[in-house]
Amino acid sequence: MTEFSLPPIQTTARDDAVLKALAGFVMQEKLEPGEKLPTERILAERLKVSRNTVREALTRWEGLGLVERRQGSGTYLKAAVSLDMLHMPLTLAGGNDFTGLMRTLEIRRALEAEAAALCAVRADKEDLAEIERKLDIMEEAFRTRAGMSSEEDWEFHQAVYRASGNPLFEQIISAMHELFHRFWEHPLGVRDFGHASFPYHRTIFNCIAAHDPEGARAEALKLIATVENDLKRGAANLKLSDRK
Amino acid sequence: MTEFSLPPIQTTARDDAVLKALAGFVMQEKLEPGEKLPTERILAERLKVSRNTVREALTRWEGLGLVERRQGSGTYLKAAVSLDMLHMPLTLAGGNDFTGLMRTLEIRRALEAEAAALCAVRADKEDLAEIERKLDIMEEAFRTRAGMSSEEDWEFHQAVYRASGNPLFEQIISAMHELFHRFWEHPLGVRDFGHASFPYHRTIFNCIAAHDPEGARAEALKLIATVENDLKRGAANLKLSDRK
DNA sequence: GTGCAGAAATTGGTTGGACCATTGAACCAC
DNA sequence: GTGGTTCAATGGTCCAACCAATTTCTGCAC
Repeated sequence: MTEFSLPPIQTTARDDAVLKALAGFVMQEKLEPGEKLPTERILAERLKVSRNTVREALTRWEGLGLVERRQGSGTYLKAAVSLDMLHMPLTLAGGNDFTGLMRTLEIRRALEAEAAALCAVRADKEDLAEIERKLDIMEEAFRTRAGMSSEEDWEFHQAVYRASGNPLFEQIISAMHELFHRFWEHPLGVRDFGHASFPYHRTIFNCIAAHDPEGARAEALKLIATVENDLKRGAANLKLSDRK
Repeated sequence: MTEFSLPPIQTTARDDAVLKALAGFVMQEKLEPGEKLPTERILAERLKVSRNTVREALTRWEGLGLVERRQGSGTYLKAAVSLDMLHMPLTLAGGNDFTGLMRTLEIRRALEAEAAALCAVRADKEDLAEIERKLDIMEEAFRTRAGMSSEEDWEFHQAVYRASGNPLFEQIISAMHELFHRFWEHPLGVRDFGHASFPYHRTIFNCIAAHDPEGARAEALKLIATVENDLKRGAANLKLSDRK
């Protein structure tokens, strides 16, 4: 039985209409992240809708992280918007505990491995140079400070995601990274957190440079495995529990 | 330099306060998806805030897919909510074209492979029985209707995600599935779309049942590869472009 | 002219009240 | 029962005002 495609007719969808118009405006004016949008009052007047409706629409965008509102100042674009964008809001239940952290790490393992493999296939000379540059910086920081630096480490991984040719990898992992920023910054009491992952950065790069996708995938899996072990040690130390 | 955890005092954060209170209410009343929430007017009265504030808060939740509002009827819970949930809204720019579809498929390949591997490690007898049941249904549908059925196929994969022990897999892939529902339903003019992927469902299951994570990962990669090929054929057929 | 404190304008946040549009249940005629 | 009508409940929209944070302007002291 084939299912007919009969979307219900919408007589009232002013919020969406406002957002659509606003997205068109942003594209027309070529507004970029950081720039200021028209004030709510002006939007309401121009679009011939109530300021309330404008606010509901902007609340939607704010929830999606597309826009930031500063009282007394204005509303500012926070990400690139276009008419044909699709939204995929995810909610992690009980994401504050150790279990939630391990779960996001499993997602990261999946994406990290695939991104590394794709990168090995697609990275051109320029991409490789950029990745190696980040790798050198990271290794230098490791030597001088005698330990992993989450900042430089993160830069290296981002370079890999970018060279994968698929911006979704960076988007998804960045979102998770932001969510658990406090965890990555405070290594759970494990003194040499991330130490074991250090050598795999170089091996991953070598596989990418050699255009060996399966090798890159394997090395990425090993790297995440070391992080997982560190986390488990940290959890054992702190007796991190579900309670707040 | 350690960063102190001093959240700025919020004289004005009524939306969040409303949502926090509402989340507490939902947990206290043990409301489940599908059930009805108090009306906006009642919430406004009980929480001592304006109905507009309640509406802005609910608009947030609606944007996150946690709640559904039906005019004239009421507001209904759409997903489980808790006090400690974290939100990760993703926006895919230009997701309507062929490129966007291929990109989400690369994400799916990453997650599918990892979920199958985890499933091979963690699935217990009950999980295995459930997966095999879905597999039998799918194979039966394949025989009787002489072709892949997206519905039964999807059920099989969902069973795998669930048995992976990490609900994030199902969440992320389901969100993508919903976004591209129209694409999966209309196989781009490829007559036997998905046909090539059929045998790999059984091989994936065999690896999972044998608790062979790397085998399951490899078979899952092969399955997605067939889907990718079908999509490429479809794109060649339809000359799908960026234009609407 | 410079620097700075205070006033004024701007802008998002909130309120209360009103009315519209849709839904669903109760009711009624047939 | 069937099919329409009425009516209360509920979300959607609008308006006008005020509050709170921020930015900008103004004018005075130096």
